[in-house]
Amino acid sequence: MAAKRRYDDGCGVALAMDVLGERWTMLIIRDLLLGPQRFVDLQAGLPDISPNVLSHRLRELQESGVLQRRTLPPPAASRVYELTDWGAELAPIVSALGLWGSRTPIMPRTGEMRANSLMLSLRSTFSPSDEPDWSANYEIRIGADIFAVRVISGRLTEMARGQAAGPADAAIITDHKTLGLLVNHEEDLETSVGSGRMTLAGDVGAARRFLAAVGL
DNA sequence: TGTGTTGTCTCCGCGTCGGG
DNA sequence: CCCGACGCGGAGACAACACA
Repeated sequence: MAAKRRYDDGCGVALAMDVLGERWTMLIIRDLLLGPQRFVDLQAGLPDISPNVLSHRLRELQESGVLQRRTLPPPAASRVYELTDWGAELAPIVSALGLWGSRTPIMPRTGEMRANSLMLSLRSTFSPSDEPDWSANYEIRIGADIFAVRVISGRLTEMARGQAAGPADAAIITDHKTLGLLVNHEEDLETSVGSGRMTLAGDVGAARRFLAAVGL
């Protein structure tokens, strides 16, 4: 592969684009914001990326210090990619970029949002509450994908792929399309639940409270 | 040792850009 | 406008590794 193009500009924006400006790079980072992923997991989340391009991007991001590769302990013993502390600082930037992109005036919204994207949409559109009594652990299931979310005193403090360490107070079980409609305010919660495409379990009030706090 | 998984390498086509 | 250089990305082959 040829040498990477650089802007040769001391401006922070140009330096950031030297690191992040290649095709697929931001989407790889987006998918890693919710936790470590294996090479095949990243491929599954980005089905149009070829293995060599993914391999190349991962290596570039490792060399840039954005992510690191780690080998899981046995019996898994597989290698996963995860953001470094510096790479994880991109979380609010990616969220802001997602919000900005969702308001694009010229490009039609095409393609189905995947689980990772939906969860990041929930995070970026979450409206913090001043309710000091609102603290809850949530389990969100989007098809086969499971995510753990924690709200403490009305603030969304954690969102990660996989089941939470402790028991969840409420569970939200749905599919990609339904959650996408809800996030985009193209369907209300009552319709989603009434149609059976969304199930709320455990503390239903807490689940409703969470869903009322998200969306564009 | 065979098989599946994970990741890399090589080759090639296509698009872009700059010089003549 | 033409042509060559260069960069990007995809397909397929291949290597390294883990595990049964």
